Amino acid sequence: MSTIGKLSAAAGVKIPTIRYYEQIGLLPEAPRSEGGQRIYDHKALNRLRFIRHSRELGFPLEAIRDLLDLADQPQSSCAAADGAAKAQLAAVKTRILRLKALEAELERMIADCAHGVVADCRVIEVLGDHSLCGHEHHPQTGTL
Amino acid sequence: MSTIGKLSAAAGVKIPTIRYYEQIGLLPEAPRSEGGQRIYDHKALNRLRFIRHSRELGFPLEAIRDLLDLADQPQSSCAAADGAAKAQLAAVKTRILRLKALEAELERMIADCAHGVVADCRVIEVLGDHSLCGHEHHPQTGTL
DNA sequence: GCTACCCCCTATAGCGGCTAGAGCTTCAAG
DNA sequence: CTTGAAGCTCTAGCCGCTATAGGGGGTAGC
Repeated sequence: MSTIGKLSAAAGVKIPTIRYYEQIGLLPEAPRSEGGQRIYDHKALNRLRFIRHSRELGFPLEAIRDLLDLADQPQSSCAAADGAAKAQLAAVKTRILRLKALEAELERMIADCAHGVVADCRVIEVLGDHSLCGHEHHPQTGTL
Repeated sequence: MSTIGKLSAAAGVKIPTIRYYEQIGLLPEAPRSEGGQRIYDHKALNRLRFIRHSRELGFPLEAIRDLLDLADQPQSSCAAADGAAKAQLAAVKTRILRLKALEAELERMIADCAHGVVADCRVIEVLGDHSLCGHEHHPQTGTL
């Protein structure tokens, strides 16, 4: 029984984002008032909160789509939801490890900075020569 | 004295990415052979390696542009490079903290999973109700 | 010389996940 | 009945690439 603005405030999701979710089919098409404005009920709010919380946990929208499908079928096994959560956990752990390596290297670079001119700058030097950094990097892949 | 393919292999950066970097002005326009193919020298390789390493450390392209400008002026102070590295380090630390919170919550969700049907699934339940998760989230902002 | 083949070229469109803006209509309060 | 906030659609843009289509260049063997 509420407009998109109220829904936005209640769920903590911006208005254009809500319309975007509808556009890509993550939210069902909302019923409209006579004048064409979207009308939402409590179910829509729950669904949007589910999406928001999942996004905050780093799930990609496609994974959320699958989770929503699962949630819509309460009789099915929760193994798939469990699996999605485990996959997400593994992804998060990987990103933490990668970021910690970056953190260590950045700290080393900064600690070695002589605070002189660029010609002697350890930061610039290390960035230009991978062999100085002392460990392997892997190409960027993920988000978050 | 090498083609884009060799440069790509030597620097570990894909060919379309190299052309993209040239397009956005991160690499200078490469001289061309008679037939119009790009020709690269050792300086180009160094510059590309610098970019790659910086990207691996999570610097956005705009920050890399600034770092390259600095590296091109070896007489200037390295304070700016130091500052960029510190900003990047702070960003990395923030992301690590956020990801650790996510990790903890995902682990709790998964541990609580009853392995039954979706109707009783803790994973789905927690995703749908933020109040069950026991801490604050913040909206997604960063990459990596 | 000629062919076969791989490499290179440009240009355009698409990815995820939104966000911003223009220019209009609808709704609720006073 | 008027005003102004809040809604609507549509299009384009963000980052950092990646993919595809449809062509031309360069070289090694015959």
